[in-house]
Amino acid sequence: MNEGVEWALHSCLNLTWVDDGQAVTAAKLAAFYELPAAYLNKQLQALARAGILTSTSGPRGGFRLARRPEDITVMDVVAAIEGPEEAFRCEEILRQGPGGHEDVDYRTTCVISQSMRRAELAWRRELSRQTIADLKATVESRFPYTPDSTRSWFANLRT
Amino acid sequence: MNEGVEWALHSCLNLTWVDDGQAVTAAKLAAFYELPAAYLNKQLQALARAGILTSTSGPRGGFRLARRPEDITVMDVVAAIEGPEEAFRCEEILRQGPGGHEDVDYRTTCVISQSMRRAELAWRRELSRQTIADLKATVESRFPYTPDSTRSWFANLRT
DNA sequence: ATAACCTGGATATTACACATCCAGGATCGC
DNA sequence: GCGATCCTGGATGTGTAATATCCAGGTTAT
Repeated sequence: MNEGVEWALHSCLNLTWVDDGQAVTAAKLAAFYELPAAYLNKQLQALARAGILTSTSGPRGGFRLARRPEDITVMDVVAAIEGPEEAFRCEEILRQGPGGHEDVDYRTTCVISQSMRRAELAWRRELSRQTIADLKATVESRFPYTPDSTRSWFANLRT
Repeated sequence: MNEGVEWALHSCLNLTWVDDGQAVTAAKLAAFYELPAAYLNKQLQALARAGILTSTSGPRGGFRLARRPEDITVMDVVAAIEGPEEAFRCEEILRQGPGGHEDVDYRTTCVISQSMRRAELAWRRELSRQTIADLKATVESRFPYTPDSTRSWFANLRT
């Protein structure tokens, strides 16, 4: 699994704590965790293309959440970074076996493929259950100071 | 996810259909799907180390299931091939952030890490539910001829 | 004794994740 | 208008892990 998933989720969470309507540049989001700015920017672009963030060009530009945290699931973020492919990709080796047919789609026919897909669906379902708002609420209940300290960190940052 | 998982599961299933007590060589198991024999052999060794297969040296040697198909879960096979690592490995970027502590284990503390782990547990639980015997039964009910044709394919194979 | 077969380490080869860079375009403030 | 800021997207480099092969050594059946 892509490391960018971790970066993206943390960045989304941080964006919930900055002043509303305030855009944050990729450079600042990267500085928060000392991440490579150019590469994090790529991930943020992916989030923007997926409709999770909106981006603004020019001075005072940057990224902000495109929707309310309640309407962004963890699965949305993971899918935006990881792409549409499944973790288990069936290579349809049954086609090479005896009795294999050229024109059969073994990704749907093969019992093993189905079994792996079922597990992956359980994974997706679990990730879809949690929203950014849920994560935010959990963090805030455990670490009440986080919203203030995060907001002020971004406010006081000198690049 | 490792392609070897697919090979290993299909090979385990095939082993349920050969005559009991009959060992099958890595070369034969590979020939069934036209897989690279030397590489499949590596995966079979991993299954043997995990106690899923037993291996026998010498003429008439090869691999066979170490336990009854009912006692081998799909998760067992996946874990043997993939290793113990989780798909999402938390890099603990919180440590690099403001207020990060050297001595905190963020893999257990971080809310995002917990969320990803919860999803992965759902995935594992689903894979643990299915056994090789379940897969075998499903295949046999949908394709009744598979046991016979598989057994005879291995019996008639000339290397 | 010999041939069949697994074992485990060494060694390519290849694909992809990770990372950087740059030219181009949008936007703001002056 | 102009320059500074910042996103966009493509090209490119780098490093590591998955893929794949090979071989020397050990075990066992005939």
